[in-house]
Amino acid sequence: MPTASAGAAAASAFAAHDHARCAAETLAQAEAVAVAAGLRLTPVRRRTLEILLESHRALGAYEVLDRLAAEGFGRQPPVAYRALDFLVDAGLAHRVQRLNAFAACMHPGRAHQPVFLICRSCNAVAEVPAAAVHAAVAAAAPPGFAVERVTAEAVGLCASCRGAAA
Amino acid sequence: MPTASAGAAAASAFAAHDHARCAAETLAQAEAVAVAAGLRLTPVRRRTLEILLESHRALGAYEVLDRLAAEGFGRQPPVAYRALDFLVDAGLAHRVQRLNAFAACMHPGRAHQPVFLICRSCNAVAEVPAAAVHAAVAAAAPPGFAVERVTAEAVGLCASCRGAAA
DNA sequence: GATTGACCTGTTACAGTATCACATACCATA
DNA sequence: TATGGTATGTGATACTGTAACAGGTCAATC
Repeated sequence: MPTASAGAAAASAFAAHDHARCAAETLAQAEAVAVAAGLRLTPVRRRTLEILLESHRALGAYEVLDRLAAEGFGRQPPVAYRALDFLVDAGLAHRVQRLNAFAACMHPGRAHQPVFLICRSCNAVAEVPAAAVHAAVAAAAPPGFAVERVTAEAVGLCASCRGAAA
Repeated sequence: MPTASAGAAAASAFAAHDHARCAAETLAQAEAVAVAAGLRLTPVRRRTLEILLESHRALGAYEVLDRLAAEGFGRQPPVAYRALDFLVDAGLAHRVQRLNAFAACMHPGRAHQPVFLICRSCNAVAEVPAAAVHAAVAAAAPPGFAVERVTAEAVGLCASCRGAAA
């Protein structure tokens, strides 16, 4: 039941969890995916992914670039953009359109175009499975339109921020 | 039956139609909405909406700004952004995240958070009703997450561009 | 008529996001 | 070692968006 497990993983972005382990496991999965696909997870790319994995937030390209530059990698915008684009193309990260920012993919390897849930208070971003959403979009499109990719992002308040506000 | 009529209107963005009339009617509706809401459709704002209504494409803020400047309005970015933000807030235009661009709302006055269909060939943008999509997103979110706004955008090929490619 | 206050328009300056173009370095393999 | 593909570094530049402030317009009120 992929939906249930993905849902659990998604929920964890908004729940207390052992994040060090969460990040390490996801990184290990990403490495396996890269090897299997014959892609090279070079130092810049790997470090970029690690930076994204440090939190469940989406980071701007220049936020990533600052981190990379501080660690001795290049300090020009293309350094960050190339690494981020690679990760996105490889399915190891996602771009969050609404924030013009990037987040690590929390279950790499599985083909998926997730829906993103963005908490407007703590800025955490979670992925949830989106098959039903895509089906709804396809159903809403006029007959001749061929839907190829769907971007769906929701802004709201996560459980803990709601609790804090109340 | 709002769904059916909205669907027909959406389909028209990808279909041959009397666009002058389409734009004029939408502008008239927008004016009525603005009056009803006590909002002022000033010259800059009105002209901005007209520019968006000239096509079913989404225009970048600077594209709009160039047009405004050429017609004697201010030539600084805030001029365009303020007009566009006003139109979006008033429900007379929408922002298309994926393109960092703006499109006129084709059925102003009705509360709606539409799904956008973007043709990657001709760049036309259509709105389609999205109630089912929002429901699917809400259903996919973990229990504690309160969804407030949903952005859904689909990229694909419209019927006529598919025909042209074949 | 003068004053007030809300709103609108305009400007400067700048912050953040993204790409182009080119040079160089690395690495696998023949 | 020669070669070709891939990755990285660098500078420049384009595109997108916002903050802060000055002045103008207009209606309501004094």
